[in-house]
Amino acid sequence: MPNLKDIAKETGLGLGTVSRALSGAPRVSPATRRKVMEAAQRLGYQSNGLARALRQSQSHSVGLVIPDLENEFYTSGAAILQDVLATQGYRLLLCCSNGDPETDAALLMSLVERRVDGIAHTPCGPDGARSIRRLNPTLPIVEYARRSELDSVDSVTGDERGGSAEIVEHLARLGHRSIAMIAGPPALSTTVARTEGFEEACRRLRLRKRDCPRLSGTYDASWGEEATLRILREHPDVTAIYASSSRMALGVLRTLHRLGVGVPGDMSVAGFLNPLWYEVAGPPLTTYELPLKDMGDMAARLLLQRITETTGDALPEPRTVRFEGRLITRESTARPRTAPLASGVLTP
Amino acid sequence: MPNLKDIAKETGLGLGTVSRALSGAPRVSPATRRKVMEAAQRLGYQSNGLARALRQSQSHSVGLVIPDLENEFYTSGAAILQDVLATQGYRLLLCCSNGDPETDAALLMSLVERRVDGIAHTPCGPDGARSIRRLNPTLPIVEYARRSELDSVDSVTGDERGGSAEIVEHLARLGHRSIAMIAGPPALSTTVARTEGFEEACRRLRLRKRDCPRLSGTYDASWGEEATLRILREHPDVTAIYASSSRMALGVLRTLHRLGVGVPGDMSVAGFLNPLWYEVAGPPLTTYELPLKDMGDMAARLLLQRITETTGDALPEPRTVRFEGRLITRESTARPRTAPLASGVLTP
DNA sequence: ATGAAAGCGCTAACAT
DNA sequence: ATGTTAGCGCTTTCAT
Repeated sequence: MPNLKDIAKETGLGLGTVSRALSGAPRVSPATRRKVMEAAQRLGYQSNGLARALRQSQSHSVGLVIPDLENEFYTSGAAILQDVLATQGYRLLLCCSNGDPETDAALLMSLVERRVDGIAHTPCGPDGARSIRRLNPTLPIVEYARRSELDSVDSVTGDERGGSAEIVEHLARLGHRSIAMIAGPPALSTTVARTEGFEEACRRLRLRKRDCPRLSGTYDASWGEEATLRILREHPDVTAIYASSSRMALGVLRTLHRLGVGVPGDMSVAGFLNPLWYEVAGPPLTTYELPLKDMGDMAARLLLQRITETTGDALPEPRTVRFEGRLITRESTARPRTAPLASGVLTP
Repeated sequence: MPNLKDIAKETGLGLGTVSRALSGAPRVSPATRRKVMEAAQRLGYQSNGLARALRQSQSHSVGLVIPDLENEFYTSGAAILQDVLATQGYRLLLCCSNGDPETDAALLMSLVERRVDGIAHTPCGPDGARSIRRLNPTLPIVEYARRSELDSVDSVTGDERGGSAEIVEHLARLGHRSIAMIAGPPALSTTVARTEGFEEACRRLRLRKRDCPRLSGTYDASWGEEATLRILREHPDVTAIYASSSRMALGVLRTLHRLGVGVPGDMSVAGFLNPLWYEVAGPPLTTYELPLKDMGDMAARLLLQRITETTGDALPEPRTVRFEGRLITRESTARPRTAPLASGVLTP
């Protein structure tokens, strides 16, 4: 591929002049500029971003590491992040950790090696991006959706705690006294917050702890299935299930359908977040919606601010932003059943 | 951040030796290697990928441009692609075109500028990556899911045509004689193939063309809604709707629910592809599933082959791979209703 | 086995 | 307004 030198040769101009002409810098005569542009066009010149990045020591790319590429919680945010960054000329280096802290750390390291100008990160555990903070204390990092224990990073999260509480309150309002929560991995900040919200609400509403079991596992659909079976078997008086992620909600519905347990007739079900399909699920799911678009947008802005700010009079104190969501009530939650579940449900 | 020179100074060795030691090249004494490694560790050295990429003229990154970050058709493939490439040390530069050919072209150009080693691309129109093919006739490109008119690229697609036909056949087997298809934008290869499959099957099964309307629009849920209304209004005898994308299927269900049209009692509905939620939709959707994981895996392999092959004895002829899918019948399709739809459906 | 030096393509500081 | 030059950090000959 042709380079600046080729254009310089072609036009008989100097290297510097060509560079300035192409980059739109001042102090280039219009005639020269036209000549350069024309030559570049003719030769099919494409400037080499790597060389520029090396020289300017900024790559105009930012890394994004998320745990799941097929989950709207992350991809919705990623989509917006991508949009916002693109308008400023930044490209996204996307990586997927599959929820594994080791992979996560390795990916982060590879991003540093590629000299990204900033990183958006959904941590897979309490250590988050600690390893790269050690190497580079000033690289802009924003945590999205989940938080690590790092205190030197910006963060954007949803009000998971409040959302959980609203779900419980809604259920209690309908008359439920025995509500089960299916939770995710205890090492994640989202799990912790959602769990706390659940337990606080239970306490406040004077629901007995033993009537409101909490099962923690993974964020998968399969865990939703297993947990549902356990609830049915070990807590037969539960009348409502709160599945604290959309994947788990899917597993819950699947299992309940399979066993012939009617929703909401025999069992109320609430989810979390609001993927489009909740609206056409059988039945449509009650849930707590988070403004993912706004969250992604905010993450992008925080990152860009840090990247572009003159490092001199910086704003060193990390900013944490929490977004409120809203309860959406649909047909999957109703008054509790009055009779016990048919005893044959678990022995088909 | 520290660089090779710092390590050289620290250890008293030459630049070249340090480089070789770090890169694991031969001809370095074990003692020296140890000393270098140790110094690198101590200084917190992180090699600069940009400089290496510039020097070796390969960036170890590949670009991926897809039209929608919130659609499993693309993200499922992207997830696998990312996995496979990561094992070979390649990073993914992810871009989202939002289905706009201009954005698409601009993004492709920016990837070339970043000197990616290859590109996976879901084109937004017949021109695809033509603009960059002109500049660089040998850059490895694989088209995923959709195809452009370019003949100098590899491609991985699903058997859209056959899938469409299978849907129609299934519906006809149930007794439907008037089936409506909601199609996407006519400029896309997927739309063309799905439409052809539909029309061929109709012809073969001797369904009258005027009984089987085909409405083309966009791939959005909102188009699914609008098309449903039109079908109900303008083709009241239709007893089955084939929504040829999952987004559209969502719109169809939403509208049918809203109008109180029973599925499958009053109207059978079939989708395309098989996002997880189809299984828990109200009701679970009949569809044609494509092996997206395998497709993404194949795309990655084709790309890697082209990237790593010695450009000398290349395999210049482009390869196109088409994957078969399978029909999944669920509760959303049943025998056609026997009585006309309640006339009040559209005037609530 | 190690060191010295050239150069990847670009930008920016300095001359003119 | 334009030309010249010195690197950015690395790999890779080519000497030693």
